[in-house]
Amino acid sequence: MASHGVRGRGGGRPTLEEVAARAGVGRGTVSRVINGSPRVSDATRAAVEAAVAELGYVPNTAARALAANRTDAIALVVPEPETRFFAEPYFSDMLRGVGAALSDTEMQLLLIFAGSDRERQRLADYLAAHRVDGVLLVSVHADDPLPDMLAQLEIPAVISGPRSAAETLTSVDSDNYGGARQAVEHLIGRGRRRIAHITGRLDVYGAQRRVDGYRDALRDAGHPEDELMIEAGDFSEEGGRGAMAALLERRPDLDAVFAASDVTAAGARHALREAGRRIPEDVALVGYDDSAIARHMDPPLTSVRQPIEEMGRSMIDLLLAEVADRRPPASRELDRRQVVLATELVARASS
Amino acid sequence: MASHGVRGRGGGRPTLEEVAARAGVGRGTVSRVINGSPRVSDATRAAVEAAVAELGYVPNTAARALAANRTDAIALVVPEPETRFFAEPYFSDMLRGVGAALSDTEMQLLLIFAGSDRERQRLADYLAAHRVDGVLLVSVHADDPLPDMLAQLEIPAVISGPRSAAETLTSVDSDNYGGARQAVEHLIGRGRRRIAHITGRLDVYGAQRRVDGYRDALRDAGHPEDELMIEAGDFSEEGGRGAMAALLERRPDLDAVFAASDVTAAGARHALREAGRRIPEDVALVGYDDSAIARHMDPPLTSVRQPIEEMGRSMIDLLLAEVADRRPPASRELDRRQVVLATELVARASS
DNA sequence: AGGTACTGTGGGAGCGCTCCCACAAGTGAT
DNA sequence: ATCACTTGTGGGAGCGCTCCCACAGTACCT
Repeated sequence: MASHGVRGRGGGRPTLEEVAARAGVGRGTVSRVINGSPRVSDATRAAVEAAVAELGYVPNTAARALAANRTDAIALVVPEPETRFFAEPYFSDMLRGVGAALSDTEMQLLLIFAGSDRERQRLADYLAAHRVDGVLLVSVHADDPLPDMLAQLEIPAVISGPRSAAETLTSVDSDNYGGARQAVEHLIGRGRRRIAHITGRLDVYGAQRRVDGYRDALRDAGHPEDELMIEAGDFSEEGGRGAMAALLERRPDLDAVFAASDVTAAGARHALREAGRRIPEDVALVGYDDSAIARHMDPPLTSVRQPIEEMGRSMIDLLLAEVADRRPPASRELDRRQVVLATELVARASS
Repeated sequence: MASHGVRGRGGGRPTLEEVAARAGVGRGTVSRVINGSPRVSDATRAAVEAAVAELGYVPNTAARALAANRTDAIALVVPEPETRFFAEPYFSDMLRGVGAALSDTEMQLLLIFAGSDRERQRLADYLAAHRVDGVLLVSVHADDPLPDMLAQLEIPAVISGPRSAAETLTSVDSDNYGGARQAVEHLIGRGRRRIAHITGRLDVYGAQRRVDGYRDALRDAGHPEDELMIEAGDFSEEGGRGAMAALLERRPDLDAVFAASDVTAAGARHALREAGRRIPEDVALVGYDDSAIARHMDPPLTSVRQPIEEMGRSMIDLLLAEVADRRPPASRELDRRQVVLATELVARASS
């Protein structure tokens, strides 16, 4: 019998109070049960659970958030202005991992775009209002002020792809260095001798690490150093095409190329075709990401697979841990965590 | 200065009350100002706005949600269990449109996965708790109970890709029928006479519409009907391959194929290659979606582009309108809206 | 017997808003 | 001058929770 002050509420969903009345206990006890407190007798717990089931009670998140000063939500912030990153399988794979990890919890996932200035401002207000318990950061550039803002607001955050070796935030990354080594060692194993590298955007730490891996793999195999075999790309197809053309000009005798991304490799492939080089007979080609493009390229592209879904999972695990044990930031810095996950080479016909 | 009852709150963010004190007005007045009520004098409004700026006040969403019984959040529900859909550019493009449309509002976007049974259950609880003001539904199958659940809970919802011609929810879709016609008419224009079609999953309404478009385009061009030229696929690469093989067996003289998706076309391409048919010399190939795969295929694939980003935008616009004017469901049914956006053929070397 | 320590429980206070009623002050018709 | 509105404003009540204090009951020491 909906009684006093019914404000057109959607059919009067049951409240904690009603559950308490039904179970013949106090409000506090119901709260303890639904929050899994151990300080409740078994009999009482059973009675409350029965009442919850009978009434179809679902806690009101807003009330809980207001009273407990937490939100049970985390945000995934996508700072990319040009949403290039966004269209890559990278994004959806990570989302899948994040979603899977989250489905074990009560946490909700908010998607926040911070490309434009206005979106940035909105994000800043949003974070200032502490409307999420934690933040997942992907694809952040070295000069982005976001991580510092987060640190200042003391909002737990995990970043995918550390900005540098000195990353202060908890981070999850794939082994860019090792992945590059795998690619180059694979090419060496295939008998290639003059292996070039088209880099990614070098303001991205992971791209730098791939260059390091490329260099070290060659050095360890006793190959002479040759800076002319390295050309800067920017992860784009056009960049790959241009870089490949430059490399062919400088080192027409090259017999293999390791590209910092599959899209870059696709660009390189065009340039190679135009120059009349066959893949893999004349020039072997290896990409990075193992995206759909790699599988559908002609010939199919050998590529380095990152365990992206697993990275998403890891990020959630780390973030939830930080949210849970909310320590003073001082101590937090001591055991900051940098997780690095192994990559895997997927060999195909291009090499 | 922090006085009574400070519960370790994060540095005491200012409240409505504090803004009111600072501006020398009452709480109600501040509330009116921040909610844009017209019933405030200009002088008072200015004073309140100044106080808001000085204090850096940001409203507490939880309190607002609790008091006003709304959440200022909408959910994007992804019901796909196998997240195939998810890896398609389709998803990220739509997300981009949704994000763009949303950035003009105060609404937040929640991403909810409803693949597994557990996720389903969580979603049901979530919706029952009215934790979002509206729901965006993508990639919903004909037998999914979700739309009905939404209707019963009276939660505004917009669906992308109506489940049938009799869709009861507000929907946004691209013109599958027209897109298929464009593809077939393009092939006819190129002088092709024996045009086959590999369908998508026929339990998806859009796939049916593409078949209709294919049929009508041929009929209108005076081509004889030939059911043997149609083979069922399932949007997958493997399905495309198998369907192509079957078609070649039945109609070895076919000279063109319209595939219901780019991925399907990629599968068809493999089968054609294996059969020794050249593309486009022997058989012209047209796909659907204009995904990255189409651009990177060899030869590049002619494909039908859907205005997906625009669809995302439209969905948000429609949903927010429904959220805003919360009418009784009865009247809502009368002017339910079905928006259909035009497609565009992107001609490439495969046809 | 008295103390101390727990365990389980009830319920007051309060989280920061919105809603709405009350009311002061101004405006115009009667 | 009286009444009836309108406009702008203040502040009480209440949204549904969590937190925490108080307290009854039981158990185990001295």
